[in-house]
Amino acid sequence: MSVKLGLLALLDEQPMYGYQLHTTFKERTGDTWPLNIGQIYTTLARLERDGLVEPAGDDGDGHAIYALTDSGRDELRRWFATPVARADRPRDELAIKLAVALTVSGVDVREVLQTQRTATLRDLQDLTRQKREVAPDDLAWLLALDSLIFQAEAEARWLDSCEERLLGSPAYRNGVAR
Amino acid sequence: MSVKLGLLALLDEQPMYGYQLHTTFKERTGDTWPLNIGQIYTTLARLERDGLVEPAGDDGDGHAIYALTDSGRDELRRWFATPVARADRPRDELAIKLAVALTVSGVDVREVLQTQRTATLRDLQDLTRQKREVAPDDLAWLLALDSLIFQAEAEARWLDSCEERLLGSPAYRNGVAR
DNA sequence: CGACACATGTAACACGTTACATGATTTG
DNA sequence: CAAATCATGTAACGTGTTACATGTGTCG
Repeated sequence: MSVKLGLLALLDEQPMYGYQLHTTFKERTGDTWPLNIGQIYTTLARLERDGLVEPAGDDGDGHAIYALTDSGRDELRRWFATPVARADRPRDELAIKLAVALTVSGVDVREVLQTQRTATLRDLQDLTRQKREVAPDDLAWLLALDSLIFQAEAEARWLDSCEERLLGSPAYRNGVAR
Repeated sequence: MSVKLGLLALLDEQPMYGYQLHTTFKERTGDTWPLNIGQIYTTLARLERDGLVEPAGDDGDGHAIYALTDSGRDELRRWFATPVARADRPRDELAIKLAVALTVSGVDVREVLQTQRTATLRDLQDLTRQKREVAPDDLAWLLALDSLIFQAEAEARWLDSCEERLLGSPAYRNGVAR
């Protein structure tokens, strides 16, 4: 839903055409989650199908401008008024991976943990460096980076706590579960 | 990919039939991310299509047992050997929401922040309570809960940092962006 | 002229998700 | 017997994603 509603929000600010939406979305989210230009057009088509946006003529340059419908504005208002619930979020691949890694044979859980931690800490360094390099007035990007940083930190902490918890498990001490 | 690979991992432990996979997956992930039973069968069909699992006769009770193929074991090994990358993860709906909320008219960013924080803190309490109630030997569930808790804490921290950052923005002080 | 940015779109697929159909078996 | 649990599946849809086709305009 992120892409759909994100585009909706940008169109609320100002009616735009596809290419422009792509540029704007990239600016606003700091290019953290790259968005294929093709997806703009597929998403716009679906939004129009659902009556949330409508073609609003062209801007004199032949661009296919889209604008929100009333229904689209409603949807957007509802989005902003409703918190993102934990249940709404996609399954956490890492959590599932570790949960099952504990119980399958032939998997070295220590190895999995360590590989992940290395990657996570590298990400954390990278993100911190990026944050130093961002223009300090680029609010949107700063917030996006902060979000990723806090998440990576939480992940590192969680990996540590997993390690600790597992120290009590004999299979783990042997390097291989079961 | 979480469901696909999760089921693959469970089948590596032991060939099983669909219903059994459902039960086991629920146990292992602590029912945190409920999995519709139907999805087991659609996923199994796709795994078979891709040559990662194969029917392995029945267990004498007429159950449709599935087992990993060599290719499936490869896939699984690769999964465990490769860290989950930040780029692999789905877009963060909350981050996108706040990033765009800053720039659209008629949205009270304070309100959005506050609504989210309330929800996040409630989640945090809930998760903490759940954690107290879990059997202390239920490792998988404990880990899953911890993961959610760390994430919720990170989210709360991030929301605070957003608030702070925005204190510098005049539009924010007026309650409405733009 | 050739490369590159601008601009629009489509066909096809992956994965997740669920509502529904269907029937066997168990148990209060 | 009725309700619940066990068990298997399918049709259909939503969102995300990308490779590809296609064309215009601009600039070195």
